[in-house]
Amino acid sequence: MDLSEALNVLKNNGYKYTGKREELLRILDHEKRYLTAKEMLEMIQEDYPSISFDTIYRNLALFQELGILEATQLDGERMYRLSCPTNDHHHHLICTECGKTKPIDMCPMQTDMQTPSDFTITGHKFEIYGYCAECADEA
Amino acid sequence: MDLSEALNVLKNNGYKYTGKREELLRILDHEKRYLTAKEMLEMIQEDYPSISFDTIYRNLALFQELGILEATQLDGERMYRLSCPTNDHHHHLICTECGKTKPIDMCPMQTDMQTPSDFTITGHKFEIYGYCAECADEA
DNA sequence: CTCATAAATCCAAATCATTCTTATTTAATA
DNA sequence: TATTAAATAAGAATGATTTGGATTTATGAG
Repeated sequence: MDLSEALNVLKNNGYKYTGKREELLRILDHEKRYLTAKEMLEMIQEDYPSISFDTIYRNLALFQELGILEATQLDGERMYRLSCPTNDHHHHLICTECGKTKPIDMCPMQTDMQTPSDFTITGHKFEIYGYCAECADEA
Repeated sequence: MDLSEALNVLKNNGYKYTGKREELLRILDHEKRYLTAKEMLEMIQEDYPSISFDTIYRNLALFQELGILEATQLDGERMYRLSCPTNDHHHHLICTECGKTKPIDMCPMQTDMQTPSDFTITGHKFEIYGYCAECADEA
């Protein structure tokens, strides 16, 4: 997913175009890594100094609903990134320092793992954490 | 891990015995499922109406340090359960309704998955979510 | 182009989980 | 029994996120 695709999704679903939305998506498109709401706020404030937190949160929730974003929770904080180019189900290695990701092809649910029959599965989470090359260098 | 083992760990590491600590451990031992700090507070308050949140959190942090507890984060909330009988590395199916768990033998890290060499791995998370038999019935 | 309207935004207060500070109490033990 | 470090209470502080009410704005009709 890239900026123009994301903007199209908005338009096709009847949502309004606003400079702030575009800027938020532009940032996500440019960074291509997991960001916190706060990081995004600070970036957007360069162009829109008066933007409020709740605009960020409202839009992030909307984008998530529309499948524009992937979200996760790192250490209690929600983080968001633009959906990966492939919309297929996948997992990530995540740099806990900068939020950068690498896709993992393997999904543990596709292995021949036996799961109890008396348990209704609704979802799963598989993430690998660590440091990307750049962040490892700094440490 | 059970109540008396947990109390031993405390004693062996030179921590004091208090009724609140025992009660907290007793609850964890009795429930054998993931609980939030709030749930535990409410349960303990039956015996110790004046207990404060901070006692819960402080002790949970201590217990975690001592390996008495396993913790996870569900939907932004930290949850804790007494360590499973086997201390071996394992994962869980978790009932998102009541916190009940079932161990998963398989660990995705042990598969022949290729991970990028330029990424220093420090940890991983694999959890399967859903409803246990009892909670599925109620829905 | 102008207007009406619903959607988007702002602002500030509320909420919720968690942590911190300080004073007080208590378990362990000499 | 007295000493002392550890544990607790109480409540304020923090930080992320949400909500409510008032205001602004994008959009589409006329």
